[in-house]
Amino acid sequence: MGNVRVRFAPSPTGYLHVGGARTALFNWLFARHHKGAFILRIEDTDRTRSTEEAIDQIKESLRWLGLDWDEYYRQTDRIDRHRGVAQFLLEKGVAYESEGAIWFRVPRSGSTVVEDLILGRVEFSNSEFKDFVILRSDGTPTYNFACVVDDHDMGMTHVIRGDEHMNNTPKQLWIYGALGWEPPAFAHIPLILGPDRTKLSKRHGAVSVLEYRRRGFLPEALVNFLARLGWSHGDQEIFSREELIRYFDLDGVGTSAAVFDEAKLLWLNHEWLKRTDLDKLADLLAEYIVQEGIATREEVEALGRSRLRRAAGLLRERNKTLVDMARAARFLFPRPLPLPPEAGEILRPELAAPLERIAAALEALDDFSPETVERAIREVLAELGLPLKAVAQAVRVVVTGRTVSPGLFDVISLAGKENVVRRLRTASRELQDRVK
RNA sequence: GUCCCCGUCGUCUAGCGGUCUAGGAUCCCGGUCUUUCAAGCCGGAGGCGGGGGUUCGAAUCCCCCCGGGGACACCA
Repeated sequence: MGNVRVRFAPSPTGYLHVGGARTALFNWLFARHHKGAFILRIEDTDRTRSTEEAIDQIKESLRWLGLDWDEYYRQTDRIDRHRGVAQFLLEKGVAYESEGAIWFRVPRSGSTVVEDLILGRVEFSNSEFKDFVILRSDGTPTYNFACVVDDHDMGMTHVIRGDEHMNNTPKQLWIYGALGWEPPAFAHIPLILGPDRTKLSKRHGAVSVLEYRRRGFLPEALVNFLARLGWSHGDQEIFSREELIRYFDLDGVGTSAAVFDEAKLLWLNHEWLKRTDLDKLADLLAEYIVQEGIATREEVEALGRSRLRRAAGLLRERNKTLVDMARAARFLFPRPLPLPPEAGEILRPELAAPLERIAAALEALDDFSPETVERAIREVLAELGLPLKAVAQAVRVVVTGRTVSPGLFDVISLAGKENVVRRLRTASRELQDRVK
């Protein structure tokens, strides 16, 4: 298919939500797959509801998702053209003026057939439609009209959009017909539903693309997830951007609406965390540590590149989002750790001495690698005649402030000698005091 | 209400007349490993909405019903 040209045409009345993002993604993938052009067109003809902030947010969302556009337009910049075409329709007699607005005259009888690339042949009875406004009394064009003029002028070959636009298609077809223009091919993709099976919207909770970024999702994961909502390629679940471009086409798009299941998104995010380049992940982790208020940027920098990298590598094994990773990274910083409620049970008074012995042994180490740490601790334990199990959870909770963490020796090594020894001594002292 | 679309495990889906006692993924439940929790591995539960046809044969084709969703603006 040569010279494919498609567009994403959001109205800037709010943030970009995941449904819109999926439409943008399908268009983008289609364009990239066919080596065509992906156009971003802001449909801001409703001046009372459109905002600059929304436009910025939409662009930022698309950029974050990696959906780059080849051309950019603003519908309001083309208003003279819209008026001119409306005037032409008026003169031609297919449109008429009433109460200041220009209306399109709908055929009173017959039917209109849409040959949809996904849905197949869909027939509408013309009598179902009423005349509709193409130019408002304030002189601005309405959606169905501006859309047609722009899609034609911009040379769109395919219109890939949400199912909810299906019954706008006959109206647009009539306008193409009245103007003697060749309409593009239409492809209506199924909707994304919330858990209650109604069209996904803000009342379903987090639906803004940028909200997913804030919550610590990777764009790779969201793109992968969105692509699989309504599209498939055999049994494959995990797709890189390159694979999506290679495999995506309209024949893989399904016909039934899909429920947005966050549990699966979380799984995919975890998968992508595990696949992300460690240096890149370390940078991201640093950002989220600051975002979550775990530590300041200066404190993160003081940590050093290699520790941050190591932390990212360990933390991604058992956390599904960057936010969770950041929160689990608190123990890296030389701040007092709030202990979990279970700590009271884990830190038994008789552990005071072993904790002090371990602290002393660790303090004496020059090398603080996980291997050295392990050797030192096992040595102490052997002298004490205690199994590792007897102290593991206590040490873990004291060093990390959590009952769940990466491997004990890894975590000790990563926390650094100073932090570890101080925390063990403090805990040991408190346990002793409790006995008295 | 009218028009349009849709209907395979809870969810995302494979399936495009026989290879389906319906496959994968997620979620859930066991087991294994173990310093915790994950991950990994092993195992389990869970579905073709219903009824008629067509056919030697239907999850796959047709019809009806039921169910769900979407659209019915001088919003997009």
